[in-house]
Amino acid sequence: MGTARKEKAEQTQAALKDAARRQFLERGYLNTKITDITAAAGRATGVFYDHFASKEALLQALLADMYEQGDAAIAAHGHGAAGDGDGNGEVEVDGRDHDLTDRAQLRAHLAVGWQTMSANLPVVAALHEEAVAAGPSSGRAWRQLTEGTEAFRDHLAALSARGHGLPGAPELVGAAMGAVLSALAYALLPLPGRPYSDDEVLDTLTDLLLNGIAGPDAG
Amino acid sequence: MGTARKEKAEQTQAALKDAARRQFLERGYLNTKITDITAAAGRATGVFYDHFASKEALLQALLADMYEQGDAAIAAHGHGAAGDGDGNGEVEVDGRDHDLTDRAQLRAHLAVGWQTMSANLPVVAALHEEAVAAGPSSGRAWRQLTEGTEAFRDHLAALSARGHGLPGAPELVGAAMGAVLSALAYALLPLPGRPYSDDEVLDTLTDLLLNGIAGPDAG
DNA sequence: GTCTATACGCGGATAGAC
DNA sequence: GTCTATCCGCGTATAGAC
Repeated sequence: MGTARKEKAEQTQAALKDAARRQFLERGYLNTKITDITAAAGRATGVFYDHFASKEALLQALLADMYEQGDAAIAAHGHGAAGDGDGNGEVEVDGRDHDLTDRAQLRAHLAVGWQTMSANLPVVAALHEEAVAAGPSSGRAWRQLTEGTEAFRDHLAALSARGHGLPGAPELVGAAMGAVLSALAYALLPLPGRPYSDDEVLDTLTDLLLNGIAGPDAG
Repeated sequence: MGTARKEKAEQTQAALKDAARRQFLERGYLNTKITDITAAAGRATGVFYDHFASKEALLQALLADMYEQGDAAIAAHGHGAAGDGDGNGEVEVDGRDHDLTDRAQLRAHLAVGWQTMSANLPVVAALHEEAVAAGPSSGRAWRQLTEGTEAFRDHLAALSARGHGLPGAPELVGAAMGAVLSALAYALLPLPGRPYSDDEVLDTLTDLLLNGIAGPDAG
């Protein structure tokens, strides 16, 4: 049991992180001032800098926390990291692993991404705001899209290698899939009275991405 | 011909708007300071306020310009406004108007949206930044998504009314379609060395949204 | 109509007491 | 370790000369 000083410091740091998450969600990351965080944590302004060098550094710390608990949750299971657009838990249904043309597996993949974002909405949303604030020409939007969808891309590439025709380049299709997922998450999850349930969204996305608007009997 | 004073004022205003568009694209809307705009326009700082009340007001003016030239371009043609996610020109191919299950028509709809965004990237991107800066809980992301995809939603609803099965609620599916379109536009269009051509992106999106990753012979 | 000069407020960041 | 008090830089917005 670490005594007094260190313990209290960790307590304060946790309070700051917690307050930050709340503020990021309510006011938005960009609009949140250092003083908003310290005030919400019930501490004085100056304390912030005893724990974090800047608001960006704090966000990185929150991101690290998210990975840590994400990795812990995955641990013994499948592959992949708990990234933005994907990050998978256990997803094996029948013979072929990670076959995205199998409805159950596709849905499972989407669900993991959705749940990750749902559980870490303040951090995910903050990262999104940060990327947008970097401006269009920074290229961060595209980078974020491609980095967050490695799993999709890999599975699609495998599919393609197996001879399955895709709508386009695996990277591009994967980015498109990640884009819908994260755009809808960012738009819907924070809403007060949610118009669509998680299941409804996931079912819709699964069917749309699997068979398109034409539906299963297109050929 | 308006004499001297008025003419010069319009010239200055145009210079400010033009400089703003350039700056918004390069630095991003949020990062652009009033002084960046006036400097890029080769004018003094103070002039800005003789023409616009604020940066937000300027953006609204740019948006109005966009609509104006958009409406002019459409004019005698089809329906719809030149909004974010859609806004259509002429799209009739065979019997059924606006049948999104027809590949050519779907592609045409997507193309109009893509081209609108391409042609007005600084404004569209700025609006996006503004919406994101409003924070997650503002609900602006969802509003923007639904408002920008009225055309999609209506066409999907019509399809549904005709007895065609959809992946989900027309509003939700339409939002998803608009989301991919604008997310990819925002991510790809500003890139210096574009990895994918317009046609490549449009073909991929068309096939993905029409038949999904399973492809046409799914049944 | 446009310029230069300046005042104002806000938020980030630090110093030093407790 | 945490607090109070304060400084400083930046960007907005205005006032008044030209």
